[in-house]
Amino acid sequence: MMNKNFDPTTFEQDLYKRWCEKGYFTPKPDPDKKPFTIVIPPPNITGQLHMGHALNNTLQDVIIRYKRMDGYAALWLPGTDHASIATELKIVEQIQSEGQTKQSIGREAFLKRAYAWKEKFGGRIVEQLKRLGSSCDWTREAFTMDERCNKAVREVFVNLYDKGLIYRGNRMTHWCPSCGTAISDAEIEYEEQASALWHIRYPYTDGSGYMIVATTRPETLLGDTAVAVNPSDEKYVDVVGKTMRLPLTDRVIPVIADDYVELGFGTGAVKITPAHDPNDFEVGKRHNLELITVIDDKGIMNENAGKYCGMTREEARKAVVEDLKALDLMEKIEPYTHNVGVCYRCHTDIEPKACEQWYLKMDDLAKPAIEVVKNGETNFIPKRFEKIYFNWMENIKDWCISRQLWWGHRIPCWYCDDCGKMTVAKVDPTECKHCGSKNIRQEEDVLDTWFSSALWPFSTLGYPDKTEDLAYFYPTNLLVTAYDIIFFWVARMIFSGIEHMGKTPFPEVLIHGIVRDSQGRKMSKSLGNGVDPLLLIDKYGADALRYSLCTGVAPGGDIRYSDDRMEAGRNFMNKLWNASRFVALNCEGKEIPEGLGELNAADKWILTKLNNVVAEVRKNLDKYEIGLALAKIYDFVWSDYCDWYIELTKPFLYGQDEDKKIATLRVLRYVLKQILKLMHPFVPFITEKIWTEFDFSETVVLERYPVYDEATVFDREYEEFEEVKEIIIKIRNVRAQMNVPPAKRFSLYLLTDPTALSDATTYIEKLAGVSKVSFVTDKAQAGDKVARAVTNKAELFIPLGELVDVDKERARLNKEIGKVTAEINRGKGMLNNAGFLAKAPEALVNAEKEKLAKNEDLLDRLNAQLKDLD
RNA sequence: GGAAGCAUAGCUCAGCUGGGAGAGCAUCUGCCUUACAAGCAGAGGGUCACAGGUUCGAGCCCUGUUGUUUCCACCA
Repeated sequence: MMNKNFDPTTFEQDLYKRWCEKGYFTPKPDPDKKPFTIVIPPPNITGQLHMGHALNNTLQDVIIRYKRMDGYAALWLPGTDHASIATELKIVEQIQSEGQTKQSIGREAFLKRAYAWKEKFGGRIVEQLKRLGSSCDWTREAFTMDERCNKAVREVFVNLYDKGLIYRGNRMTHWCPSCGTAISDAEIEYEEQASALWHIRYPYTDGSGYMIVATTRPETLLGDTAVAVNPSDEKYVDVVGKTMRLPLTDRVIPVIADDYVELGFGTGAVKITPAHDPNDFEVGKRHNLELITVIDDKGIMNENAGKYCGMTREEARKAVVEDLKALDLMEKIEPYTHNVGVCYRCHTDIEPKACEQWYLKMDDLAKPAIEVVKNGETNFIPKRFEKIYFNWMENIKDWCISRQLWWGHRIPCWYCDDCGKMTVAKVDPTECKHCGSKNIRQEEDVLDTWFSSALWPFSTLGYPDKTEDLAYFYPTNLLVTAYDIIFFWVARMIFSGIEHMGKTPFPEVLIHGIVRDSQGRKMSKSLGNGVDPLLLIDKYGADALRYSLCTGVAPGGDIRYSDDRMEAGRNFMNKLWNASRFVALNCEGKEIPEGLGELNAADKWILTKLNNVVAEVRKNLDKYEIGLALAKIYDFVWSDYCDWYIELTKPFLYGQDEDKKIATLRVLRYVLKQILKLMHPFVPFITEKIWTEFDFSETVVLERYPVYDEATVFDREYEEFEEVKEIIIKIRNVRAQMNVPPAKRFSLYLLTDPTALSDATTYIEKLAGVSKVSFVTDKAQAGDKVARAVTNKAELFIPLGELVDVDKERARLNKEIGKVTAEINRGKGMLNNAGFLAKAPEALVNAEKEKLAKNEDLLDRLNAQLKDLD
């Protein structure tokens, strides 16, 4: 027997364990079934489940559970990402707390610790995904640095290298002084910072005064090797070619002319620091300027910075400014706000740096990746994200894939100390392939984390081996992700899939938004406004959390967290729990045959409604309109099944007729069963719990998702019953308005055709508190002192004696008359419009005509009743 | 500088291919009715940002305006 109180904490975890033990989530390649595959966006091993994960995984789970129930070999392939930078930082921190450094313990010991860390903490997020109910196939769980993925990375790297798509190059890269590594274009974020524009005087060597140069980075002055002006700038036409003394140093630098300098901005003169600015680097190349590095890899001024050596960038800036002021070389300081590039991991200011890095050539990879989206082989949902994708792909630059870190895939390249050439190989070489020397050493750098994630849709399925899984499950069917990693991940998976598998990795990409706090702000650690989904699961249950994340969510849209949503979810679960308990209590001790028996009016009504909901929910789910689907289910379960149908069954359940009782229970139970199946993808725990309480079958997880069933659609009875509902609502309305005490029962006279309302009297008596329903053929039979109401097919008279308030009656009737009149006017307006009659679809015109006739009839009767009051 | 989204009830948001404005929460009234007070019944509340246009018909399509959020680029 079901517990009286709904308490999700008592059963969720046990159910999940059982699902896994039974292998429900582990599909086999099956030629008789169609595959449906989703690969999880692998969370970082350093990660803890946050609301973003919860949303992302809930959506995936809804879809994969639906597909599984719909007969697909549904595979949701889970795994984790080694998260190169994030993990390395954690390990470094740990080592430092023990008074050691990365270098002091060495690479091997470091990696040992990193693996140990992964073993210890990497499973945390996996356990958290399980708490959420994610129906992943854990037997196939992958890790971006497991044997399979390593092999794939190696294969791909070497293939790309052999094709000439991977190369080593010396150029400007983005350097994060805090992380101590190069990062890619995608890993930079821009932050608006309030700073200043310093106007500095650079004296000419010939003593003819000075030139004013504006900069946002005075500390890089120490690395200046020229000052540039626009060649057509009349202001400076005479000074090009002159030299100047670089302040604070002994160096002499030239004034050069270059188109890069924009006319009219600042002073028209730009200091050129080729070693510390990407644009200056290009200018320097054009003019053969020397590269003078003054800031080292840690962001500290080096020996080239003279007396500033040893200072941080920030300290040097202050000192340089003070010294310039002291020398009277500071013309002015303007407040200036501008965007500064920062590291997306640690938010440290990026230091542009010229150095050797590995790059992936993007031109040839981007083209087909653009093509598959253009021609519809891969579709973004919603479509507008394709524009963002194109914009990025069309302007893409070569991808810097090397990182100066230890935790990651070490680049499979060996340098020969004898001939100086490189050997790149799938199997670790023992000698240089060019000269045969044994004097080789492996590249120190590792690959960008995203290099391995880019291979995720096929590396996890066995690539490069030709496995059964790879043949059956690739390409995958759907990718579900937030819009913030379209560039990092989705784009790179697409070109990788095409390049290495010859096929786009997925035909559909479902993009969702991010979870914001109740005020609409992004949840972040620094704001401290994050909500811990695990605490919510403890408090409200995983199903309530899932409900709150699915409800009202449109593709691509953000959602805002609020406790109200959680409560709404919890309340809905409670409602389902109690409705099920109602059915269970009434079924107790009775033999109830499977399927349906004889059906009465209410039964036919709820079954018809159920079918309509089933059809619509399927339609929505097929389009991944999860929020819409859930809203329809919610409405059906709460309003139709609980508020109406359960109430309608009570007269029979509490009556004396055993046959009717059993027939009713069969419908109650049948519809409940369909509801559990319908809801299961959204709220798997509670539905499975109830399912097994009823012992419907071993599990609801593998049940067939409900289908529209013509045999249980009864359109005529449905319409009839809607009329009965209307009568009941009208009576309740009268009751409330006349302040009739709830316990007070009264008789009702109905002027209508009784044959059109089967079983109506029973329902009306029970649901509207009516003692006796009498059908009359003339309103005079109802007597005086009656409250009255009108429906489409009936007129209602309720003898309430002294309770009848004629003024209120009149007001209510007038209000209805107002509404109906407005409707009539609207209908007439349309039907008197020649354009409408000529151009609107015929069905619509006829429907409007019917409505008008109905409303005019209604109006007549309302007016007649109003007249009776006088 | 370029692009996109959003603007609907007091609040948070739905509204699918144009055809009678919806939900949840909040508010008001009455109810512990033997599944559920995490509930039941009833009620109030909207010029669908503004201005034009297309159409027989616009919350929905087009143009512009305002406000707002986000993405991309980044010139010292």
